[in-house]
Amino acid sequence: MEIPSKYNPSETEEKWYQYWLTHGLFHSEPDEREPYTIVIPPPNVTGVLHMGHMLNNTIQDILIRRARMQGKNACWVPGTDHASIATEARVVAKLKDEGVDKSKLSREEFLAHAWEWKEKHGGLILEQLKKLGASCDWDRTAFTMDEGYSESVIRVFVDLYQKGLIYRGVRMVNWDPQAKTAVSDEEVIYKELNSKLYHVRYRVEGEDQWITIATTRPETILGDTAVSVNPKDGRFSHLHGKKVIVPMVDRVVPVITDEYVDMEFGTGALKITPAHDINDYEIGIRHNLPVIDIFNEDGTLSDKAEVFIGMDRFEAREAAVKKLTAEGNMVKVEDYINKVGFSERTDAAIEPRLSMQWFCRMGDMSAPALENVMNNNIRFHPGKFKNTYRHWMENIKDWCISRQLWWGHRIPAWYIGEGNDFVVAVNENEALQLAREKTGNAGLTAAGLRQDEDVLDTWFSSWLWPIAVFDGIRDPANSDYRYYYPTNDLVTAPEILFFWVARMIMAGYEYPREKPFKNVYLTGIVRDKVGRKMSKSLGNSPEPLDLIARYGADGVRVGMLLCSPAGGDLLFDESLTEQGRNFSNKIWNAFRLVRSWKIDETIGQPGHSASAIEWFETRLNESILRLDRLYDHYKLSEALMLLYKLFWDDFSSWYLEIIKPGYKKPLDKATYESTLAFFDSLLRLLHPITPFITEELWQRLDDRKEGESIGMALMPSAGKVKKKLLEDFALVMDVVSTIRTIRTAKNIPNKEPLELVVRINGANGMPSLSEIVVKLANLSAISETGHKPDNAVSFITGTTEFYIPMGEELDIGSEIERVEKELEYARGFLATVMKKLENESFVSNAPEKVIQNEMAKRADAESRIRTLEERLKSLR
RNA sequence: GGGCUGUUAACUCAGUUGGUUUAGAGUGUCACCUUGACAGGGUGGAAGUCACUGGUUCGAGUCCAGUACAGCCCA
Repeated sequence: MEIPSKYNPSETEEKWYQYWLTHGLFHSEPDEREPYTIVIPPPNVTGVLHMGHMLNNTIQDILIRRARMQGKNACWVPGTDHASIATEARVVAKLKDEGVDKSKLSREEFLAHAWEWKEKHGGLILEQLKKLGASCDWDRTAFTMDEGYSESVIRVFVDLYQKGLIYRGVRMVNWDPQAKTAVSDEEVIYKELNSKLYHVRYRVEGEDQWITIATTRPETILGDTAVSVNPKDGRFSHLHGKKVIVPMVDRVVPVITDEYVDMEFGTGALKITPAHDINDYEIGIRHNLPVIDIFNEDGTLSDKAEVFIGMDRFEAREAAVKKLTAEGNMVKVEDYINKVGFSERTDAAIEPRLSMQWFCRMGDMSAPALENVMNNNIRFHPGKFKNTYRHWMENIKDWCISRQLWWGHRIPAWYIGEGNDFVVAVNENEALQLAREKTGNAGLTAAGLRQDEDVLDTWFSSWLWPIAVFDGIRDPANSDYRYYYPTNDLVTAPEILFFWVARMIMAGYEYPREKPFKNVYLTGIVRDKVGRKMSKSLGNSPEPLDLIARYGADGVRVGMLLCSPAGGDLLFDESLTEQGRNFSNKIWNAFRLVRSWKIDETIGQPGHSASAIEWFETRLNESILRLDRLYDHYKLSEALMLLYKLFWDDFSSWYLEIIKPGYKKPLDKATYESTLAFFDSLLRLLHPITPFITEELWQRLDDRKEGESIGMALMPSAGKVKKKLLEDFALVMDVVSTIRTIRTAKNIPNKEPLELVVRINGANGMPSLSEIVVKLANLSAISETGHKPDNAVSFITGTTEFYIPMGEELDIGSEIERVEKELEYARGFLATVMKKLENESFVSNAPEKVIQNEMAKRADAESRIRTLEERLKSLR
């Protein structure tokens, strides 16, 4: 059967993925083998595959496939995250398009819509991962709002509450007025904005003097309850103890003194709005100031503001500026650059807002989580992230875990009657029991309880991911959990080191009292060629599925890996995927070549083939050892490069070229069989990185039984490495390359055979692999001589001198030039060696080994120089 | 403002506890080749003040300090 000269990935990928699924090759059940587990960082149900997922999941798939081929019981658990804010926003928007307002729906009705949306779109991203070749155990697909998972989340909440680690409190939170919910500190993105600094004067009560403050938010003047100055600031000492009148609302507020006030900033006088600024809030507490919250939850002004009621906060700012100006209280407006927080989810400007929220205490939980990372019980790759992690863990603040949303895990707290008294329980029945006990009212019914309206932060469920996917919260004794936990590797982005990784570690030490994973591999951010983060909104990201269609999943996987040092950002360019595709094509064509040979069992094995087999075997062994080390250190792009060169250079350019029979000539059987065995090993080594083409060729390499797969074959293990053989072969490569260079320089076609003369010089002689040189350099003969032949081009490899007789054609002038150039280099090199050896302190201080080495370098260089000098003399 | 990284060829990166040939790879680039696996190919070149300035050392891309620039995290 004719094999096409170009590899067509789309034809094979679909076929093999189906084959793998049909035969259940990715499914894992506990058994006696060593487990190897990865839990996927669950993508949002709202998500579609982007380049970050491609990278992240390629890496996970490489790790899991390799583990499977090492005979481990590999289990990669896939799943998705319910993503409260993002999903709710998506569903609200969809309903709005359909003319339905969320506020007109009951909680139950809204959730029905949300679930419908989730069922329809939520699995999309997992389907896309299959195109990439991801070998997840799909039977174990999890979702953070599955019934059992939800129950785990609720139980953890109740447990932490009972331990006193969850509490309710009024706090200044980051309020997202668009999503109408609090978001955590980590979900706020600070951006630099060109804004204005307004200088506004407040009249001192009962006097004809004024104090001027500076603010970027004049609308918040409506909520002012004091003006503060630094007690050391002499400019204002005459105002201490006086009262001033807040413009626009004519509220009388005190002038207070507080060290917090920066005398250098603005006018040195600070307006205090405890409800709308975290620092003001703290000053307010110190000075017992009233709190006036002038905003509604959607960012419009409330009746507390007295003016501009119902107006949006940004319109109110303009209105305030106008009014202040009209009333003559606007002293000055300057341009000012400040940083403003925006919601990561909705991009709305964050409004600091006081509200009643649920918090999780972090202090005690962070201690073991920090310790076990610092002592490498959990390893970060690359290790530099330990510093960042430590810095965060040492300055950790309590975690605001409530969100004013419906989509998510509803907080299991029930308020009794109309008051603020509450009980926390895993369900309504238990809550009722508790409430009866608490109130002493045995007649209390469920109707007398109201469950908290809010849901939990999404991370409060995903921090349980490695535990809850194995049902380890509800049933810690179950066999899956005991077998698969702790997991081995977590592959994720540094962006969510705190959101997610740190919290999973805390949950691990709080519940099973054991780390959730042994290694954390942090990938870089995928950026475009000019360094911008790739995003759909910027439009600088290629469509992943489109890339797969054009370059093949294997090509894309190679492309991703080529530019991904661990932890470093990667500058992705489509040319890398092209390189990946070319690599697939190279493998494909090497296979075509091997398959094209006719085998003749009657012919013997040529010496050069026998030598090549011996060499490649040892080269393969050496590569396997190096590969293991690279994988152990999570240097995946280097592992790829090693395999790339092993296949392309060593196997294709050297090995296959040596054993290749002449045109239309057959190959001997022994060489053929060794070659097939090498091919098989190479395919297995490559399989974790390029699963599809390796399966395709492995299946073609031999008759395989139905259900057999390269993915279940064992990785080749390293045999003995013959170092001397590798050295000898390196010399052969050098000789062959030099002869090729000479051919190019002298314009001698490859077809024209040359003669090679080796100068016998003591122990030096042609290495044992001369037959290979004859074949690759197309020599008519190799002969040995004790003297220099005439009319010959010469070169030195190692310390051996070689000649190629040129007959009449030798161009003496260019030959002299060439030798002189080499001589110059050799002398320069000798000089650097001598500089060391002539340095007395070097000789007396350096270790013996280093000195020996320098001496050997000197001897080599001197011998080369002598040879070159002689050569030059004979040419002249 | 605080903290953490990084700066090696045109580009993307390696460079193990300081010493293995006056620094390596892949890509790109240049020249030549190419009916015989693969032009998505082959062969061979060129290309670097290891950001800068000092210091430690017999010896520094590697260790230390400072400077510049870039990036990330936190406020």
